[in-house]
Amino acid sequence: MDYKIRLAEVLSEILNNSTVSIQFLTQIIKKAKKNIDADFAINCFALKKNLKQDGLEIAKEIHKSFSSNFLNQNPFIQTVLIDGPYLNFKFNKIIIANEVMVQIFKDVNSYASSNFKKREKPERIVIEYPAPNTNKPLHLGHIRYMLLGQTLSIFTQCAKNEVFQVNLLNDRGIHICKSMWAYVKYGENKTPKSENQKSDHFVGYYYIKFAQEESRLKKYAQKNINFLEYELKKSPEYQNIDRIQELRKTIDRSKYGILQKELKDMLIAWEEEDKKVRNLWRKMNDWAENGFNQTFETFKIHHDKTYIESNIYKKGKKIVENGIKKGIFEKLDDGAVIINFNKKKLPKRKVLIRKDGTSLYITQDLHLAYQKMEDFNYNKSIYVIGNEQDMQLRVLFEILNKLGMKADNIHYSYGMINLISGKMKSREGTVVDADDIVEELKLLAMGEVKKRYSNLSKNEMEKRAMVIALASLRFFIIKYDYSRDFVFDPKKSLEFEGETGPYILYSYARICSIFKKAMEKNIKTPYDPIEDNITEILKIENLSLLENEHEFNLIELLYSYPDIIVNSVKQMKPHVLARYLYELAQEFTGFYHSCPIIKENPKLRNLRLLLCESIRRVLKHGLGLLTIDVLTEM
RNA sequence: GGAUCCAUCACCUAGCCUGGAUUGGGUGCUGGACUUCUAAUCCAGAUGUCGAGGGUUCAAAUCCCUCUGGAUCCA
Repeated sequence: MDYKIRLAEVLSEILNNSTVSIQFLTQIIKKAKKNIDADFAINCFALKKNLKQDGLEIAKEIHKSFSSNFLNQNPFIQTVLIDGPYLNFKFNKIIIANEVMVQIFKDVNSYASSNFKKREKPERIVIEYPAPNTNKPLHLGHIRYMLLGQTLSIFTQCAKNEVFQVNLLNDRGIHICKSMWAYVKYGENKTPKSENQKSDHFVGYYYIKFAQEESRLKKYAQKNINFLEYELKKSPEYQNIDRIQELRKTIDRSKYGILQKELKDMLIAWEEEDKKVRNLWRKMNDWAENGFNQTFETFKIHHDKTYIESNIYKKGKKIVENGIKKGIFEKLDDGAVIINFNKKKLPKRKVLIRKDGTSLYITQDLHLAYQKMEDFNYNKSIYVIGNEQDMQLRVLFEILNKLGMKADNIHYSYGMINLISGKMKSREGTVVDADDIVEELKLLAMGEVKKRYSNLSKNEMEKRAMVIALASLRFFIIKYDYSRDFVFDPKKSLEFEGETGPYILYSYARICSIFKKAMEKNIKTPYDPIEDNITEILKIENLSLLENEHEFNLIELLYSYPDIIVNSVKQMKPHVLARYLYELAQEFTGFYHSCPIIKENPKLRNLRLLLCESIRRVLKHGLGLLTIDVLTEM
């Protein structure tokens, strides 16, 4: 089925040279450029070193070997053309069309994963995402985070590995106290219900409230803060200690200082398990979590397990003690525990336990890694985390490595989403809220649906609008390389035209529409479900009716699907699949415009219907991997 | 002070790992196509010394070095 390999075999036979392996040939056989009328090509200069001959000469010789006799023996090769050092191979689309479509009709699923090499034991892979803080609702950054994590999970399954999706709720710490503080001050016992607000948004409201209050009070203390910073920046011998203390006291006495003190006290009360504080904390965290779960539901995200920071944040100490015993970590005289590195790309040292005995994030992360191991016995762990944390994870992985953990750790380091105004900051209100953007897109989609189908029930309209909105958002996020930062411009990003999810859905709906029209005209849809019909249609003499450029391109695209899947999945690059699906939809639309189907004679009509159905199945399958739903009408 | 990542048409982006033929899409712009399977569409046109300089190579957007500019992290 893999014609590239078969071509490599043929070439190897021709060359009959031990220094040129089939594997090497497969590597240098490249897809021909779009503007060249061929499927695959090799540049014979690539063989120069092995054959110790000029590239142009090699090309001529190989070309000569493709006598008509030889081509007859290998009917899948239609033509071999020479162009300087290039040999351009054109495959017989009819043979390919037959094989490809038969397989797609048999089972798209197994067709899609047909190019994976078989492994004996599936891997066990843990994927962690999106680890939100419980003091504010999810935003666009989390959406990227969620969609990448989710898609990776599906990809993992597609490659026949076992996946375990886990989440981590960051539910403690000073930042969590912020929304609590504001609720105590302004909450007046209001609840999400009483305010008719989504519960995580309700919590987020108080987080912003705090930030506003803080920045307002900070203004009054700013002068003194500036002085203090100036004084601290001086080198030690010039610092005026009395002045520093005086400034600190002044700041502490200001309203800003009092606020900071109250916040700290709250955290201490939390640590000491003060009932009042803990109750409030539990209440607000539940609100946040419930809200998250609703958003997860919208995006169809399910976790196998959710770890809670407040349950584990103290637990890393055992690991640290073990590390000290093994001599991997070092306990300093002041009580702090550190690890020293002497590797490039790593800091010189990292503190694991502060001198006051409190642990840091890294301590907790170490524990979590072992906890996951206990829970899932994984051999690979993927951390879907933004690229701003590259260093932290490098450190974490190095420590795990030194501790002797036998598993692959992968930082799936995705890029940040920024706004035109700069970074998204919840506390300044410059965020694109996850729920809001879905709502906004839905509204836009609703308008479009109404324009076309004004007599639909409201329920149906909303259903369609939601599918379109989510397709648009998902495709928009996934079509970019995950590692790149990008700027989100709401005006430009929320389009349904061009390189978008709705474009693909539209092509899909058009295929469905063709079938619908065919049924209305009592034309039997040939593929359903009698397979005998298919083989009849796919007979060579019928297939030779294919002659349009679009048809050939489509067959080629369908043929390359398993390859795309392997590339996309193995490299963990969902955008490769996303762009392929767009290309397929685009090619289909070109075909749609230039080739009529229903009014064609039955033989060609059936063939084209079959082609359409193949495209439809692949589109649906591919979109499914990206968790994008389809519509039969839009 | 130390480290990592990035730079491609007016704008966004793919290609870079694994070097190969005039870089591929999209938006926007100009013009054209709805009595024919849905115009959320299609067709045509203009726009690129792939940040700058050097090196490796028969061949560099792609690999290496330097510089400039931007993002991030650590101290």
